[in-house]
Parts: sequence; structure tokens; C-alpha cells
Amino acid sequence: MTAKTVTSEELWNTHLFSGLNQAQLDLVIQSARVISLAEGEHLFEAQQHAQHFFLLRSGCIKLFLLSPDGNEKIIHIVSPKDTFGEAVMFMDGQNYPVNASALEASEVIAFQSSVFRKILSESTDTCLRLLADMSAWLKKQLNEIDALTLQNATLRFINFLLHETPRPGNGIPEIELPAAKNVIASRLSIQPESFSRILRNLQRSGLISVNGNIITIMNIEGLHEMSAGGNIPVPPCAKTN
Amino acid sequence: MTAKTVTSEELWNTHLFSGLNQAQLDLVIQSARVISLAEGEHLFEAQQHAQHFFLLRSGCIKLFLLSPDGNEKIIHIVSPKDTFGEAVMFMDGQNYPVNASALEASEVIAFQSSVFRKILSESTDTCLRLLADMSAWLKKQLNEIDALTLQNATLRFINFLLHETPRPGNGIPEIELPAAKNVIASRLSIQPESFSRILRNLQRSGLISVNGNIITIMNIEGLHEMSAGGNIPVPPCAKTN
DNA sequence: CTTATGCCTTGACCTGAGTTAAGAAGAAAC
DNA sequence: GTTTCTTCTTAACTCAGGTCAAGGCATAAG
Repeated sequence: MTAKTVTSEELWNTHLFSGLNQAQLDLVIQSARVISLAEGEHLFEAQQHAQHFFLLRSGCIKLFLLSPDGNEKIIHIVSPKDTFGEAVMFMDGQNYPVNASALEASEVIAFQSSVFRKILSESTDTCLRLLADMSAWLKKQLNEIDALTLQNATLRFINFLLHETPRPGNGIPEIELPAAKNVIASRLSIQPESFSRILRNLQRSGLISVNGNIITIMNIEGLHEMSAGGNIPVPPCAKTN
Repeated sequence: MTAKTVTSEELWNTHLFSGLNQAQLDLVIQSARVISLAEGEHLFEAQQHAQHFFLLRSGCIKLFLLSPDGNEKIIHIVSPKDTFGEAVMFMDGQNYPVNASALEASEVIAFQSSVFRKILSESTDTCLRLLADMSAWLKKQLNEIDALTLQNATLRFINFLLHETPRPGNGIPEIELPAAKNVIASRLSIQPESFSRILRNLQRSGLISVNGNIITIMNIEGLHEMSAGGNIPVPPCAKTN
């Protein structure tokens, strides 16, 4: 599955490409290149000229911002089958606005933006697809801003949890954190120490149960209540200080 | 200038429409409707079904989020000639993700999204234009997240100031705040009280001078330094507590 | 086994910015 | 003019969450 060549089927299954005809797909494939990344390796850096966009085939990539003093904020954790960097194609100056590096050994497919841009001007369908794509991104970013400005750290984590919870269906839902805790923390704009405390508090108030990277939802109604109403119940024996 | 009809020229001058032919433009104009808003009046609310997008003809509109407990965060202050709500056309469910209301008496032109979507599928040019548009928005949102997570309140304001500063050219630059101070504060995710303190501190350290809504840049290098390096000079007689 | 390494947790402390409350200073209404 | 709003400022206090420092605990390496 980790071949060095890119197949048509692989791209058909990707939302962004599913409106292309065979000829267009061939062009895309011709311009594609498979890149293997070791854990921690950089794919691209912010302000670098953006000539490619990417499809993650396997592994895990983080997109992040850096402050001048080295502080890092993870914008997005890319999962396999996700594309990223498409939006940059149309930006002024076409520089990546974020950094990308591998959280674990990963394989990405890099596509030439220029080739795809040409195809776009021939395929309204794909154009509209990309518009929908970017629209969704835009909305996600708005939610992020909402979370950052109108919610506290605990609430951000709860919303994250509820978002990750699989079905509202049968049994007690369990969630495996998609990355190391300090990575999740950065994604949520929380310090690792604070994140740890939040987990402890939610556990003490009986809402969740934490076991390594597995979080068990003990009281999903309670979480929903907090998410909606916002009144945070005081943990039974909190305030350790 | 505040006619109840919409003219071709008016739309030609709008980036989003400038790629349309006369027939397409006519369709757009047919679907257009002019709306007058008094100060404080609502244009639309979040979660409302989005059937229109807008062009601000005159006045000033705020786009904002609300938390369950009534806290408000201004996402964007729309200036005349700006379009807004275009991105929503492609969102799942097509609900406005924000609220919009008039900061002062305003006149907006409302366009039927459905009509424009049809035109888009015939005009790749306009499609690409919209893509570029949304790309720019996306980048702006990223900057916003950067600002919120990696910069403190003072830094956010300084970057806002530097962004608003007209030319790096002749004389001492003066900036008139584009809205009341409490509005700017919300735009920057700062409480009015904190904003007031920030203005005082920057004034005390000789970087700016504040006179009502007019801010005079006294030391632009100093501001740039703070923006880049981040080491905030202690104001001469700060720490009033 | 022992040691090293990386990640997570805990506690003590600090601080930026929010909150509350009370004026000040214009602008608008009367 | 005086009164009434509205917006802005100031000060005192509070608190969420960041910072610093010290372990704990697991896996990997020697």
C-alpha cells in the first residue's frame, strides 16, 4: 500500500479529485510525487513558496504556527486521506501560511499546484468542489475562533471530546486520543500542565475516565450540559490548593 | 448615491462581479434588493438559513459571534464596497455562521445566492475569483488565530495599528479608529477596560499619542520592534498598582 | 538488571487580563 | 443653561491558566 506510485483509484476516492475525468486525473498523477517522512521531519515551513498541495496517504501530519519566541500552536492534525494546502494555491504570493511536519513516519503525495490550477479552469465541477471544501475550512476556523475567544480551556476540551465521540449509540463511548496528550493540548491552545489538570478535574467530577490515551465518557449528558449551558460543576474534592 | 436600484457600474467595480458579462450581471441585478438598516438593526443572525450574500454600499456592519451567556466577539467590521456572506453559499446546510448588524445607519445590497451559484457554474473566471477571495479570508482567519493564541492583548493591538497605518511615508502617521473604542476592543478580543489600559501604557511609553478616536504614531520603529521581537518595554511610570 | 529518555502529572507560584464599581467627559436632549 | 445618555477611564480585586520546578512512570537501550 505504500507504493512509490500513485494510482487512479487512490485519487478517485479523494473528494477533491472525484469530479475529474480520466485525462485530467492522468495529468494530476503525472505531476504527483510520493514523499516519505520520518517522525519529526518537516514537510514545509511557513512563508515558503507554495508550489504543491498534498494528500496524506499514511501517518500523521501537524499543521502549526510558530511565534517569534518559539511557541507553537497546532492548527490542524491531518489524518490519512485528508488533503491539505489546497487553499494556498490562490493566496496572494502563494506562501504557506503554516508549518507542516510529521508527528509519526508518514507518506504524503505532493501535487503540482500549477497543474491543478489549469485543470480547475476547465472543470467547473471541481471548482465548485474546492469552493465547498474551502467553505468548510472557513467555518471550522470560525468555530476555532469562537472556541478561543468565548470558551475556556475546559469547555474547549469538552467540545473536542464530544466532536470525537463516535456514535451517540450503544454502550459507553471510548475515545482514543488521536495523538500524544501534549499535541492535543497544543491543538486546543492549552499548556500540557493545564491539560493534565483539566483531565483530572473532569475525572473527579465523574464525567470521564482517563486511562493513558483512552478516554471513557462516563456521563455524556453532563458533558453536553456543560457544552451548552456552560455552568461547570465543582468537582467533589477539587481545589487541591 | 443611496438609490433603491442597483446599477451595473456599481457591480463592475466590485471585485467579485468584475468577471461577469452583461447578461450575467443583469441576472445578478434582477435578484438584487437594496436594504436600509438603522443603527443597531440586525441584518441576519447566526444559524439563520442563508439565501443571500451582501455588498455593503454605505455605513458599517459588524459580523460577530455570541456565546450562550451573551458575550460578543466581533469577527469582522465590514466597510463600504466589501462583500460578505459569499462563502456561506457553499456551506453544509447553508446557515450563516455569524451574526450581522449595523454599527451605524447602513445600506446593503442583498443578492440571491441561488442565482449566483448558477452563474458560477457557467463562469470559471468568477469561480476562480471567488476561490481567491475565500483563500484571502482563510488566511486572515489564520492570522486571527495566530494573534489570539500566540500574542497578548497589547501585541494584538499594535499589529492592528500597524495594519491600519496608511503609508510608511511622509510625516507622523495618524490613524482614526474605524469605530468606537469598545467595538475595536471586541474586534481584538479585549475588554474595553483592558483596551483603555493598553492605550494608556503605550502612550506613557511614548509609542503613541491618543486623542479621542485619533491615534498618532509617535515611534513606529518601536512598535515594529515590539511586533517582531516581542519584548515589551516597561512604561516609564507604569504598574500603577 | 540498570540507566537513559520521553512524556505525563503534581504542586507552588505568578501574572495578564477579566470583573466590579465608581467616576469623568462628551454629546444629545430638554 | 441643566439633565440625561453614552462612552471611556481608573482603580481595586479576582481568577484562569501559564510558568517553574520536581518527581513519576513507562518504554527503550545498554
